[in-house]
Amino acid sequence: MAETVNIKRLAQELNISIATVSKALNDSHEISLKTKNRVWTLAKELNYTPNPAASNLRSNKTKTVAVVIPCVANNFFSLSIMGIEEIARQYGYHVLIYQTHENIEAEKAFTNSLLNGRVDGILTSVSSSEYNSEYYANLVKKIPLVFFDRVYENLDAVKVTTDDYEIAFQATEHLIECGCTKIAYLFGLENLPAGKARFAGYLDALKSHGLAPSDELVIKYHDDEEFNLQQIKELLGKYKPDALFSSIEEFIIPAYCACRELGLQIPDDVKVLSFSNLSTAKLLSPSLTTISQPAFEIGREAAKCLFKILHNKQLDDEQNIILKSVLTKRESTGC
Amino acid sequence: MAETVNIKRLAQELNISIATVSKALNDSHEISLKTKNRVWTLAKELNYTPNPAASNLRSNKTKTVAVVIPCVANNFFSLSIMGIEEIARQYGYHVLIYQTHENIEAEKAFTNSLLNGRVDGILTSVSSSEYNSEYYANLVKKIPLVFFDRVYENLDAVKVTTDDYEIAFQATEHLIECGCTKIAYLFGLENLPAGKARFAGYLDALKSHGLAPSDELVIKYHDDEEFNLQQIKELLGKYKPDALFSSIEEFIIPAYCACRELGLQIPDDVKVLSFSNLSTAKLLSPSLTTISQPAFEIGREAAKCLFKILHNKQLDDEQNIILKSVLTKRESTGC
DNA sequence: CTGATACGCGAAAACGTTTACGTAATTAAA
DNA sequence: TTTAATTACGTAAACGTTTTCGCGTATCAG
Repeated sequence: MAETVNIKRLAQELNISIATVSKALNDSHEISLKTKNRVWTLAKELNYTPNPAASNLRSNKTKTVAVVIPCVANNFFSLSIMGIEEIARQYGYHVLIYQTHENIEAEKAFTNSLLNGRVDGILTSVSSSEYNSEYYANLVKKIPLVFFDRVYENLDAVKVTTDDYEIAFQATEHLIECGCTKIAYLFGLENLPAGKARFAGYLDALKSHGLAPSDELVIKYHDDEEFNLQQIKELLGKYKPDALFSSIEEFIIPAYCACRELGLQIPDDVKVLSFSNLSTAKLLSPSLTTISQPAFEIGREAAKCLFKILHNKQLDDEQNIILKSVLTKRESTGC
Repeated sequence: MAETVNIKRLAQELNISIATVSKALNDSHEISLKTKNRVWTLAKELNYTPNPAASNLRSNKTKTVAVVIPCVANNFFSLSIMGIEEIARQYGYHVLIYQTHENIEAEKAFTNSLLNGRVDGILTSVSSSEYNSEYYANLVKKIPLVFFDRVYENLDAVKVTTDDYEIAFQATEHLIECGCTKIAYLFGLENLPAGKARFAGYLDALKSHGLAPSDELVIKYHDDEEFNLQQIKELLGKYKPDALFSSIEEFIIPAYCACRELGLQIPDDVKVLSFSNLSTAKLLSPSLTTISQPAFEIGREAAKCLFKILHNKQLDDEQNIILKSVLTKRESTGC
């Protein structure tokens, strides 16, 4: 118990060399089954587990990956992590978590600190505050990295995303079909491809139905609850849109609150629809029409890709994996 | 760039020994300021970062902690992780995540795999499937460990919890004051101190107001959505309680759905109240009266304790830190 | 019977740090 | 002036693995 049990100890007790023990533990073909069994049983008996630091140092493999994301306390990201963790478990990998809080400097600091062999690879969903592709262009040369959801384009790296443009288009059409002609857009992730694609889908849907987009009907997300609420109230009061298309989950609460405070009925006075992974969307008052991304699957898929890369397996075909979101129509768009 | 930059490289370029470089980097008093500055500037210039594996191996410190929890995709736990991560960042620690999915065997396997020097300490919220204190009694002797929320009692370890008994008592009284006399209890975490305390608070509140508890009004959580829904529907149909006290967030959706399917109006026909960290509680239909635990602070507090232990600092006084939950009265208890 | 081949294992180096100890030069105390 | 203490640095061992290389023995084909 007090004695630390390492490979040397096993070797002594079995009267064989530490090289043989090491090889036996790694199931090397150089070792006879008889010897392997002796080693395995003693290892189990003494509860031996290899020292990760020593192993990492020698082999340059850590069996660890890092997940760098804006925030854990977010339905999308916590589901993604869950997916990542599930796959990591299957592959016997460990998972480190880093939160950037949308701060690109923190993001760089974290990823830089991971380049010295702390992890074998990185899974990341980048922060929305800035779009600095130079940094990542260099980074992807130095370490296996997979982007998910919030990605940098045109880089030599795998990206797992969703059909943002198409689903936003489809959702906008849904609002139009419900009779809306003045659809406001609550703009999030404006610096990122995902945010731009969602907005483009919205705009194109408007155009294809002969509706003119208007800057007045677009407001942008700020990291300030009160500010967002006021923005939406002003939007609703001043320009009287008949629908709110929220491109990120963070707008849901202020949107609902704004309507309540102004005495606007959802969906009669204004219809509401949002990108969201909220499990209680159907319990809201009224229940909320959502575009939900397959967060769990995104995490799984991203992790699978990373492990394929780490094991030098051929990636099936493309570097761009695109999963489908689903539009769930509920009372808030009422039709 | 191709050349890996390590301590040896720095030593060569500066024409000093690697020992001197190492000491300089660690700001040892043995090294002159002049030499330190030479080392520091070159280190920065070459973007040197120490190899963690080598450092861990030699020093037996990993600057890493593990968080072992049932599930990431849960409002309480994701907030806790956020708190933990924040403190870990301040102390320069890394955070590993492990999900047990309420499986005690997985839990043991994970924690065992952490005993070989992979981490300096563990933060855990144990699984509810079983209460096996022998295992943890041994574990806490082997590695610094802090429990949060879901704890093992009577062990020599720090525990960060909330005032489960008191807040459950208070919440039950609230229902009674709203005129309820037949309060059903949706029982979760029954094997754990937290679950037992909540239930005890409920029972004692009933008794102190002259209400008789009834087994018929208590149902237990199962890991099966449909089953829970049916259970609640049966409870509502058969025994006509005038309130549902849900001791865990997972009962909210089935409780609301059951009421809707049976045509029962909340709060007129039945009042509902739940432990929950749901951010959208106020947007539900009707808005939900909640007991919310300070999840973020719990994470912060637990992490702080662990780091104090790791730095051999005296823990202020007690091993039991108890934070206050808050009862937020909303429409679902309507009074 | 000889040479080649495979098998099973051990010796030792290597991974990049940290640290106990030694040493020379300088400074302070006696 | 001698001795002790301090300063600034170097040597080398150690942490626990993995892996290359080599060696002896057994097996087998010719």
